[in-house]
Amino acid sequence: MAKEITSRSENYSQWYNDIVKKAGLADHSAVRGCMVIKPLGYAIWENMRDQLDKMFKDTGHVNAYFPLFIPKSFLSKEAKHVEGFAKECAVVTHHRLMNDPNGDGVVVDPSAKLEEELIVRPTSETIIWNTYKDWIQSYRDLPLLINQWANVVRWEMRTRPFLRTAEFLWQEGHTAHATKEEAEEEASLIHELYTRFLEDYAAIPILKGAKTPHERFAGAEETYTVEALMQDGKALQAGTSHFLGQNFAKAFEVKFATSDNKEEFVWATSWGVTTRMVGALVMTHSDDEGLIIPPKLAPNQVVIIPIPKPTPEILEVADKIKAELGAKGVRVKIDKDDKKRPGFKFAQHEMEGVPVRIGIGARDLAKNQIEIARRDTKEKSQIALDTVNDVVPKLLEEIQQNLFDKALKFREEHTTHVSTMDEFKSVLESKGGFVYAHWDGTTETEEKIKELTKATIRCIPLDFEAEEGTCILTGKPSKGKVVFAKAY
RNA sequence: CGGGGCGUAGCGCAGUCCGGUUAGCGCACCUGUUUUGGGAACAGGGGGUCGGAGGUUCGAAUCCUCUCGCCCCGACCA
Repeated sequence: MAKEITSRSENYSQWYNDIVKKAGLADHSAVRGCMVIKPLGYAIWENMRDQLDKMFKDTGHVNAYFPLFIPKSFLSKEAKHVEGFAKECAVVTHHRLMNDPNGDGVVVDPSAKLEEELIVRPTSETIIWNTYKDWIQSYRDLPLLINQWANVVRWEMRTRPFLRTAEFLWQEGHTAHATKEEAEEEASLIHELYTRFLEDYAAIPILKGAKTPHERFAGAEETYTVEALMQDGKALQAGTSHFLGQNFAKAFEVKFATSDNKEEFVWATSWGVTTRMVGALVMTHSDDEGLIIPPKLAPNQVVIIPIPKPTPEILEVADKIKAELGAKGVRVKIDKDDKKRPGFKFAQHEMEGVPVRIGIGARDLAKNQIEIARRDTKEKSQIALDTVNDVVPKLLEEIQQNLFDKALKFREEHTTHVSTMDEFKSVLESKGGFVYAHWDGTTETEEKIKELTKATIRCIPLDFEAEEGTCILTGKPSKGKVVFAKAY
């Protein structure tokens, strides 16, 4: 049973790697830092993508696509932006190969050097704002609410499947507005939308807040973040929404005429979530037996296993269940493999995180019943065949809710308020999690605390409560607690 | 870029210190038989330029030199 997965208590990182590998989410590829996303991992991403895409469109956004390559000169137009990304860019310098004059293989043709190097996009603000310059003339062109589904490359030094890869998939929204207020509202709207998605679909409880100036996106005036807590007590930033002010509009000279014919710079936002969410999903819900996928994002919500093997009688019942549940929108797979034995299949589907398993054998059919098992609690029961259509949808809802409740309870148990540095350190060392503490508001203190404890300020919580106190490091006055944690 | 580790069958490894039959083992794979309600058993079978290039030697997976790649821990980051 689960004989190939390292337990969480033994080695959490190894456990995560084992799940990714054994459940078939992703493989290491031949390219350093880049993974191959396998069908199960990709199917989960597709479900995330489809749901988010619907939510974006329901709030008035449309999709478009911009180039993979960004001219080098574009990147340097916004000073902070280039500073943030310069160290991790892949650069295209040539456009042709030639046969190696010294032997076999090919080499870069030196005569094919590009006049201006191209950067493989680490994010698309620059190429998009360069384009928006041509699209926006008047207040009538605003707001511009565009999203793009794409891949980006950030040349990270250390990578981990889904959590940090050199190339990753994401969506990036880039909006342009006539007023500051409207842009700020947009950034908040998306922040709320991400929270809703992560909580309602991924069953991941979210701590909402704003980043400190130090942790802000390069080129943003305000960064809103959705922070999740993993089972090892470390925080994971699951998505961000930025209010960009007029920084990019000024860098790319994007101006518009107001209704009273004045020329003004456009206000901007950008926001994104990535394949990292798949990693967050794994680390939030899964256990030592393998993956657990919340029903709403599970590629297969129910798997039917004929016991011991598919027979015409069993398949007839299975097909009927699949059709009827399918009509109710439930995704059902019948495992028709006649080479593998039931025990193997049970273990396999548990590893792959299918929320509900139905077992049907001759013994069950004789009694007009089936066996039903839920992945989250591993409870099994027998139910009458004619109740399946009612029981399964309810059970899926129950599992979805249970996963969220369990994760929320874990987060609550791992959320602590402290008032001294000693308390702060001891909480971080003993159980980790989110730690609320007073901070004097300076970047200097923030960095010093990180140096001493490895913990960073995850956010200034949105429900920030005014509370007089003193900074745990410097003793200077503070107006309220911020949230610290060790993070991925 | 610093510290550590590893490259031997699809995967996981032993063998390397101390050179010497035809390079082994487990899983996986193929064939057959018996099985089948929680990862089946037995029998037979296929699969290797031992990461690469030089060198030492009668003889190299093993020793020497160079080189390439990957993983883990740190600094950077969604």
